[in-house]
Amino acid sequence: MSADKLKRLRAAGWKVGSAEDFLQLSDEEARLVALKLSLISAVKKSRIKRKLSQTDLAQRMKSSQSRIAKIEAGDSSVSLDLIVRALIASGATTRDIQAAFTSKERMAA
Amino acid sequence: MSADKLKRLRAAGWKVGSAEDFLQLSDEEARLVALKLSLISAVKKSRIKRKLSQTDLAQRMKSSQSRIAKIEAGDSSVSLDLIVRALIASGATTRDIQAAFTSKERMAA
DNA sequence: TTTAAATATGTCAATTTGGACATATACTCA
DNA sequence: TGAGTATATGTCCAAATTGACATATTTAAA
Repeated sequence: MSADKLKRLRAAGWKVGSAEDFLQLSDEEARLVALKLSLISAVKKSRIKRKLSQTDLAQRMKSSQSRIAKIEAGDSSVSLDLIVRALIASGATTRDIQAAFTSKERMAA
Repeated sequence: MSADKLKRLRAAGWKVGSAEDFLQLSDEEARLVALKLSLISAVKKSRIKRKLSQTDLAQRMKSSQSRIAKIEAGDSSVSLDLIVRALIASGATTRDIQAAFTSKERMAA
């Protein structure tokens, strides 16, 4: 099916997408979610390791305690950017990031 | 980081008024920017390697060609989430992503 | 227990981000 | 050269994200 036709169908209100598209997207989405989860757990681990309260970390990165709580709770309103900012601000090294990513991704996959 | 790269960052809308200002950015911010740049270069590399046009990649991840162009141009309106989605959709392996997460700035665009 | 600190949850206005689109520029190749 | 394809840039508006705040719940120590 051509991109043009797809565009016209979508304009007409159809939810066009093949099963392949769906499966492909969910796999990619799953990989992104897995990555987020592993980084999230790294944030908490790093924060605790440095004996920082959520409020401490929030101040370091100019955010708020409730945001940090949401990061660690895996709230859907939290972006990957914020997670990585928190990870960096918590004192995690580049190696820490890689380590967390590697081990968790292996388990998720 | 080279003056040339700073120039490109500024042209792309990053908040880096001068080289001095940039050097005074917190270490956290600098690390996040470096990480994004690294992932961005991985996206383009992966896309080219698989012989995908920007339009192809856009369709795979249900985005638009202009978004892909902005990702690769390091536009400031592009989030880390989108960069990673593009990286995954481009067919990058877990190892590719891990490498990009870790490497500092080996491969420039 | 009581109290205080830490963490969790819900809401919301302001800001950021993203897809779509138009259009401009660049790159091939005949 | 010109046509076709790929990439870049600017804009718009809707959707997603965020800090801040109030408040609830949990945890820790006395």
